[in-house]
Amino acid sequence: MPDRKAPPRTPAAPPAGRAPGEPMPALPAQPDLIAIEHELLARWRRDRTFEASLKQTEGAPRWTFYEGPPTANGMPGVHHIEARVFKDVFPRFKTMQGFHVVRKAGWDCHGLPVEVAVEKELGLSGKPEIEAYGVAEFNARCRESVLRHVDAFSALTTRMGYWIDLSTAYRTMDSSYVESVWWALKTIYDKGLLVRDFRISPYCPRCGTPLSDHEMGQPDVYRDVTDPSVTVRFRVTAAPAGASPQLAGADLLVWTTTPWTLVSNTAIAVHPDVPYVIARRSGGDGAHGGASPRRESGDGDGDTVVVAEALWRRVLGEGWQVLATVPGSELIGARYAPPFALVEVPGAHRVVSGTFVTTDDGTGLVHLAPAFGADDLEVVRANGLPVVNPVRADGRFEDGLPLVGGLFFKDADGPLSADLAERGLLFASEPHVHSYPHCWRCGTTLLYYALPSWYIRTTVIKDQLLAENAKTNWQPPTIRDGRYGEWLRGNVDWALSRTRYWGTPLPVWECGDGHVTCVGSLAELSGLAGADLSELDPHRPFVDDVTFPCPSCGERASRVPEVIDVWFDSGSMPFAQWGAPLRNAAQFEAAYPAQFICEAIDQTRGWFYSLMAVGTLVFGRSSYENVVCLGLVMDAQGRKMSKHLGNVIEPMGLLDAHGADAVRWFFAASGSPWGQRRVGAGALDEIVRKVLLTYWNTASFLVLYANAAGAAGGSGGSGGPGAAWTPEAAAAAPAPQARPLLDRWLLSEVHACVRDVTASLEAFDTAAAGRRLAGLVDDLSNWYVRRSRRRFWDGPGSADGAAAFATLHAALVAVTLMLAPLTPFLADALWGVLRPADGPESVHLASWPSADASLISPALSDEMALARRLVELGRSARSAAAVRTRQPLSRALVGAPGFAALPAELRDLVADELNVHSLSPLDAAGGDLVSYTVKPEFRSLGRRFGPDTQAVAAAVRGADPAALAHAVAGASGTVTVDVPSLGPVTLTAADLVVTQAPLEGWGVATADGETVALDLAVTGALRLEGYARAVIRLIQEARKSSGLAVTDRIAVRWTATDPDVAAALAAHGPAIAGEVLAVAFSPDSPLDEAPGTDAASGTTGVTGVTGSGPAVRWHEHADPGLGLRFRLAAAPA
RNA sequence: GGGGGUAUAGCUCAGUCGGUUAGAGCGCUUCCCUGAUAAGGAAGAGGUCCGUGGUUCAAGUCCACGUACCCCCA
Repeated sequence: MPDRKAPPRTPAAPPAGRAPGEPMPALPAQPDLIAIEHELLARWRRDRTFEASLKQTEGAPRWTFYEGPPTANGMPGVHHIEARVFKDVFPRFKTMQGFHVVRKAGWDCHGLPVEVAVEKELGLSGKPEIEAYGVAEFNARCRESVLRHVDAFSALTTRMGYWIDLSTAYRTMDSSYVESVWWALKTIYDKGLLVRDFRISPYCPRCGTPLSDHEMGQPDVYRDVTDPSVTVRFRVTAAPAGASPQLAGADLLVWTTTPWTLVSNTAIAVHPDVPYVIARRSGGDGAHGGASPRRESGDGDGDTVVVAEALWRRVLGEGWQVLATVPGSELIGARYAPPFALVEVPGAHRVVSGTFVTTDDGTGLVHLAPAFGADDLEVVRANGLPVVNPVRADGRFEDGLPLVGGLFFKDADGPLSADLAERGLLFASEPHVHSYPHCWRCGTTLLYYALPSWYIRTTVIKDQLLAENAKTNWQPPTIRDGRYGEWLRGNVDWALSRTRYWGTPLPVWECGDGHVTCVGSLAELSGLAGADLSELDPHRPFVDDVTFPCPSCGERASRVPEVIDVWFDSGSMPFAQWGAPLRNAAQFEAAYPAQFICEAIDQTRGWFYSLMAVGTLVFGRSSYENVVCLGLVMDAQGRKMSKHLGNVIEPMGLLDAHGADAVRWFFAASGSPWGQRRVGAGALDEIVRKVLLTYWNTASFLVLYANAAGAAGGSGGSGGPGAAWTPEAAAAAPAPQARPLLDRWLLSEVHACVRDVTASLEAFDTAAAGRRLAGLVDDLSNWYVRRSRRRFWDGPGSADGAAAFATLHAALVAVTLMLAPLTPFLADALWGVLRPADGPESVHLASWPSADASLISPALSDEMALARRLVELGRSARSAAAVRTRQPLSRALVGAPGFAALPAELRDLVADELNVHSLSPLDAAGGDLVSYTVKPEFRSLGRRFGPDTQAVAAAVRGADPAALAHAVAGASGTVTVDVPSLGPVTLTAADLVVTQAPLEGWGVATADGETVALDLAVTGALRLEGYARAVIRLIQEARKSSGLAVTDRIAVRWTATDPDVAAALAAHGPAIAGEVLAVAFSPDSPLDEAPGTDAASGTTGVTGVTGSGPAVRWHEHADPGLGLRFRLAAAPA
């Protein structure tokens, strides 16, 4: 007896290919999905199926997809699978629709992450050590590191079934790529949008280098430190016109934790919309700030100060009164005396507007030193004020400055504070503990420091970017005006340069006189340098060695030291992947812009932006039209995956544990791709069981009976041997309109599903497509096949059988085609079985199915839905009454709107499913048997009566339900109820939910106004029928456990101790025999009694019984509950 | 600090135009059905629909404010 728990697994996918009329290849019930995937990977490689799909669509309309290059700076993770699923699904879908979808892989090779990884490998720390090691060698290591990781990405790409051309992958480090980027930069430079300006960076004065965001994210960078926090008086010297008179001579109070920056004070920012108070000391010594400030200038007495209204009590304490409250806008333009006059800041020292100002802490007035703060720099720039920086690159004040000359910036806090106190300008001072960044390498206190940097003036094209974005189709749509749109509205100039090594060198040469030359290609560089540099590696340090005479003045020009932001590299991929326009211009033209790109939401400010920005800067339009923006991948607990937490799921392991199809379905078609995804084994197992195996088993069912028809001419025993059913036979089946209702229903569902899935995928909504497909697979398996089994057992010989085979086959073919983009392995495996003999060898070379609207019937769909609800109610009623379904009952009564119109085929279906002899309307059963409940239908009443709805509802509840029900069921279809506040109101059936229920002796279930009632009386005849059905079930189970094939004929001998069971077997023997394919069905004679079976224990055994012919293996079975023993054996053919 | 997102059963999530007993799956308990199935069905237990206020005859749903968590940026 085979072990049912561990059935044999198929080692490989079924073979593809079949001659017309040949049987479909057999499908085992238990597939090994992983093995099938590997088999198909080999087949696709051997048959070059991907290439064939491209060749097949050559010359067809293009549908362009851009691969956002993964950064090849580490091993791929699960989140890489996520985006790559979508990058595969839509190109496959569009290819099946007949588009030519070129898919060129790409790798992002440059950038700090690569450098950091190599630094770690080499044990280097910081730029001085890299330079000591040698930039040439360092960059060679970077290149080698990238190539190493590309292999891992390629392996993952192939394994998950992501069809993209890896052999022609673009690499951002290739010379042709770099040259294209140079071309783009020169184009931007020529438009005057590539400029040099200061940029504030966190900077380590000991290492002499700015720290990247990545470095700032290192542990221990932020440490709690105690700094002096000082509140300083800035005496107003000239109030703006129209200002409050109290302002003149008042002190603006400014709070800072970096007194050393006061030396460079350039302006004070106030928020224009925040109210400020002008307050005056009302006397006494209770206030902060000292009782008798010594003043340098005679104006004012130091007893009048300005501070934000929200903060004045906290800042000033007791003893002050408010003279006036003014908006910040009224302060703007005021001039003041700076706290120090150590350096000259021309035109400075006035109050400006700054919307970044808050009243959370400080005084609401913010001191600005543009060389040492990003906000400061931005505001100062906007007001046309100069950037003055007295701090040298080593962190020390310039020699020769009074008071602080030569001091390390941090060491200047003390002397400066003391000097302020001395001069009476220090209003308050206290130690302040806060978190402040330090160099992760050497621990030195960082300063925010203005460094020269190259910018692209994206703010100039901001309106254009907004216009391009407005034309872009985002999925999900909220990103366009939400996260991405909001960010675009806050656009600032693109800080392009990086003072690093492994990146595209900024193609800018500068001579001693400051003349700048931007170079757009190696050819141009060759011309300038007077040497053939076409073979030059355009990376550092080689490109740094190229100098040429300045075209403007003839002085020697050298390249500036920076490389560029890697995001500019990836944003240039639409042309740079072809090396265009310097080469392959036609290929680029044909593939610009993209119809589709897809990445996770973390790319909103990354690739989504750089791609749109570069396209708009260079070509005046965005590089993409549709963009799918995915959520981030989390672990099963909803935590971000990180090496630190040790919860990283290895992608290859995931694919080989659950199969690529399951993983693909998980990401694309289950849950919500736009939300965060939690990846765990449970969800994947469920997909395999519920979707993939259900689909497989439905196909397996079809093939089993299609081929059984050939083996036995119909397993149900009708007719002699015939040919196996083949897809070619579908043509001979009745026309769809002439098929039984169940078939017409299924075809309607299939075509509606094709219509909806097509629409969903065209709207880039894989989740909706997945829900729809999973629903169809469920309907197919658990309703159509369940209800059609007998037709398949009986074989395709009859018109009814032929219709069943043709219908199920057509449905499976449609499902297979629709699954092809989502689960390309399983779909192709089953395509190999189901495909017509003249069809393409791979489902991926087949055309997307089209919906035949004439086969879609919403009415049929509704009717079937009602029938299924009635079945559910009937089962519920049986369950509540504890009468098993196997026991036939005489009748069921149904009370449901629409039941009267239900086709007879569906009524029979409901009766059969519920195992009742008859089904009739409840109201036909007679008034005394039925009770009614009537509830108001608020949706309808609310529309009609608005504020009076509740009164009408109360009247409905108070009326006699039976009278209401009879009235609306009568000829007029209406009923009048008396509503106290309104008088008589006429209602129709639509205003009421009428529920019928039988009174006594029935098993009843009711939901949503629909009722099924079962007559629970079990007569003697019904009881015998029930026994017969139980016996059928036992014998079928026994057949299966005995390892018999579904077409095997058997002989059965039985013994029943219960006289009722014996009577049932006698009465229904032929019917039972027909059901179980028994050619002999008889009571056991004592002579045949086989020894050795313990009937009471319910165990089964096998005994050898010799007859006149060869030995027959008898399988013994017993059911103590029924008092039945029987044995069966395969009957001779 | 700014922007965005999420919040519904133990877990993962649906929830249509606002409509009066808030659903599904997983898990748990008890049954049922089964001649493809690792599937399917019924019942049970399990809910402060994050909180507060508002609009409305009626709010899980719309609006405002708040809270928590997540993401991006500073």
